[in-house]
Amino acid sequence: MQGKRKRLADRPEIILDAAASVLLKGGARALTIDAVAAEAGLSKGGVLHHYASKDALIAALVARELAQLREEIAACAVEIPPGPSQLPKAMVAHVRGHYCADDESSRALLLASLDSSEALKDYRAFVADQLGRLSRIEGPCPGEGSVLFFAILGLFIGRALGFHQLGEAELQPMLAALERIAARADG
Amino acid sequence: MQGKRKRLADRPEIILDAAASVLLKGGARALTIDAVAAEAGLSKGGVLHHYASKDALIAALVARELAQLREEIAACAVEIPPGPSQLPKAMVAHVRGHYCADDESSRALLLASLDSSEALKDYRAFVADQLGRLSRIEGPCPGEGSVLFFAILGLFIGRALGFHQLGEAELQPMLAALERIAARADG
DNA sequence: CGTTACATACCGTCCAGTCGGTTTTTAAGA
DNA sequence: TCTTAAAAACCGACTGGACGGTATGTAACG
Repeated sequence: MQGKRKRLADRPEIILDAAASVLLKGGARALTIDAVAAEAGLSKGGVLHHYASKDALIAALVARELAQLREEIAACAVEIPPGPSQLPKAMVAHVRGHYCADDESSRALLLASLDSSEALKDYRAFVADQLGRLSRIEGPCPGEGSVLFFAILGLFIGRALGFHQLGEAELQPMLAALERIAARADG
Repeated sequence: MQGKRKRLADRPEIILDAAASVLLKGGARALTIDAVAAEAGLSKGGVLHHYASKDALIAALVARELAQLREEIAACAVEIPPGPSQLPKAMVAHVRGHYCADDESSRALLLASLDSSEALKDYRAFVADQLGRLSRIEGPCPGEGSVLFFAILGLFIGRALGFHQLGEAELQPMLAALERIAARADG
């Protein structure tokens, strides 16, 4: 007895999905409350009933996508033995598993954060944290942790901004190279 | 006899400088024609007299910054012996020489292109070209050309978006690692 | 009957682009 | 050198649309 038909899914989630969809279709400029409302199948007032402002909507979207990203990376990490190379290997594994598949999430995450200084803070904190962990690695090849991090950052951000779009064939050699780098972290 | 005193500099260049300045101070959202006009010391009508639309202004700014970037990289390349490693080495040298100094240009370039689909095309073409050259390198370590490219892309774009800000001390080991990668291109 | 979940109409602001007019520069003629 | 007319550069008020947010109404549910 999950209700009549309004309980099919909670609106807040539907609205976030709609916002992500609008972002993916039209970029950051297209993200208006009206557009989100239309995509979600309700009115502007309806959207603003759940999210008090556009900024709040963006912040919620960024928070959701960021949480998902953290979970994905953590899930990759548990399959790798602990050690200095665990995090870099997990990040490469995450790219391998999600770059071609989850096009949407990562793009929406970045595009959303571009329009809200508040949401950007969360994203920035996440990026700084990851960079800090990787750059601290002091294996036989110092600096390669940072190289790995920025290569992945460039891969995702560049695509999100429409600079490039790698296919499997072009991605494969690069991932292999990143894996060699990650393996070196153990010394 | 280089003219009276209005020929000190042509307005179009002054306007582009003003636009870049506005972008660096307030981000993409602050880039309005009025703001550019105020920064350049003239009125909105004056700006629109030289650039027919905001999009044209952005396109001109991106074109200028992109041309400068190409020149800088080319200048780095002439000091390096020809061969497979010439371009990767030149790009790393460019980062070494300009990352800390030319903060402004690269940031303005990116921020500007985000607000104009037309200007984004030029930027995209440049990125695709560079990536194509580097990924084609088939040394003993395939894929490392792409790694180098994306690491530099992430370094610049990430900073332009405010995700990080590396100092000399953090940059140095990474550059050394990139140089090792570049050297490997010769086989 | 109160609360939640919307819809509709509306307001204020911001901003790109227009337009008619004014000033400055340039160039040519006397 | 002075005059003058055309051209280029520039100003500032205005317009129209887009968009964030508010206010008010209303239908369903418990």
